[in-house]
Amino acid sequence: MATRAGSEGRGSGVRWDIPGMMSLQDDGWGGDTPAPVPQRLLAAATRLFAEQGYDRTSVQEIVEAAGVTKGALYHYFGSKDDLLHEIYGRLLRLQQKRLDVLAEREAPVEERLRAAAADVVVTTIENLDDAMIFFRSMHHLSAEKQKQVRAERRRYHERFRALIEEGQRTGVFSDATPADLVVDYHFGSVHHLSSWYSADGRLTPQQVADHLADLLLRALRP
Amino acid sequence: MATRAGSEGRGSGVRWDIPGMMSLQDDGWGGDTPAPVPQRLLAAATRLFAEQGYDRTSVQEIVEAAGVTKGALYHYFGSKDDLLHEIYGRLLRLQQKRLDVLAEREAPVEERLRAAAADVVVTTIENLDDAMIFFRSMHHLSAEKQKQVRAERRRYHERFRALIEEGQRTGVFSDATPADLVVDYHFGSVHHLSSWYSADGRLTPQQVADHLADLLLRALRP
DNA sequence: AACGACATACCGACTGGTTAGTCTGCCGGG
DNA sequence: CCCGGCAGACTAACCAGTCGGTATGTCGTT
Repeated sequence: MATRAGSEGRGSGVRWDIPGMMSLQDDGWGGDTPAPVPQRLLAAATRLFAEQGYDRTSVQEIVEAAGVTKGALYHYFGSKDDLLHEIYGRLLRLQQKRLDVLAEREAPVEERLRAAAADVVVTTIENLDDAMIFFRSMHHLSAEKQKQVRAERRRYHERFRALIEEGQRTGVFSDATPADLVVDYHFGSVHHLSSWYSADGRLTPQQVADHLADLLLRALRP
Repeated sequence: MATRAGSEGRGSGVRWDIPGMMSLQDDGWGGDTPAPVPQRLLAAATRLFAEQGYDRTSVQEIVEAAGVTKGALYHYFGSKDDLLHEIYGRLLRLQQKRLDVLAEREAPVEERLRAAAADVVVTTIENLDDAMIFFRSMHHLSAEKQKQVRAERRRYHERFRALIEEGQRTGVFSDATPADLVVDYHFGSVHHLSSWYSADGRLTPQQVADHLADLLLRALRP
């Protein structure tokens, strides 16, 4: 008798493919052709989840905002849960890819860390809705999907931590603080961005990013 | 019709008084006398909100966990909303009071800031459930109560920021980064604690607090 | 070129279940 | 005897997901 649902078992439930990775902001459909239905649904869900939260947003609201009906939503997504999961996935894939590129550059470790620390701030601010949903609504995911997201997130943190440890080994950074704690310190402030950053503020995303990266690097001075 | 409710209008809706400010952890009822109903309700709500989130916790679950019925809950609280608001209030009042004491001590500003930065970490970890609810569920509050909470939070941040600005004026701290950004940086990591700190970890709350305070102070070195 | 067979994309009424909050009334102590 | 403190049935919503149905498109065959 109703073990608190949990969508179906098999597969991710998403029945469509992304042609190529795009920027989240525009879905690659800046022209006059209306965006395809799956993207419209994701965009509507993202906005509504960020505004009202996951639980307080009904599927009906989402499909109305996207200009379709429930039939369309459940044609492309297995459940409301899947929408959330896909929103996470987009942001995670984007940030992971960017970090991979930055971490492998030919440059002193302090430059690579500074670039990575600033980049995650900029991409977070540029996708503030996704970030807000991420840290506010992750616990609404089914246990299984939560595990998956956490695993991806861990990979990301580990990559970041490796940079710090490299600097600590080579003596460029102080090793007074364990590297994983430094990572959590930085990402804490990143996740928190959606609570205080507002576009109207006097600082551009890049300026905020530079400041936060600077704080991190200064904290790590030997 | 139905402007999305919003509890009643008048008053805070809470119909009971706290005898004296206690520690949140035990409600001052460690003995064998059962705790009074309002406290039992708050304790049950705190645990359940932290475990399952606000929206996914029914008032039926709360009253069952507290060993009473809905009649009791709505006798003491105006709405489910009020429970959340009261949980915030407890933590905010506690931290504000501690900060006030620390900030007014006779000591160099770097010592006062270090003590304040570490203290908020310790009290956050010691009330991790409340903290998690705070940063995860604040947006579930009615607009009016949200404004009130934000105002109290702002007061707290301003007091903290004043310490940083004092140090920057007197040249003890670097002023490379605007003080309010430094505050958000630090409190970002504090709010984030509930996402990663687990009691089983190898670091005690005090050790974590010392590390995080150290990172802040190191970042502020001139 | 016309046709049938099958698939994709979507519609929208409906179901079974859940929920916050109300209300009437009981009960025991002052 | 009266009132605070509480019980618990009840109401009026609301909502995720289902399902049968329709329109449009494609492809192989004749």
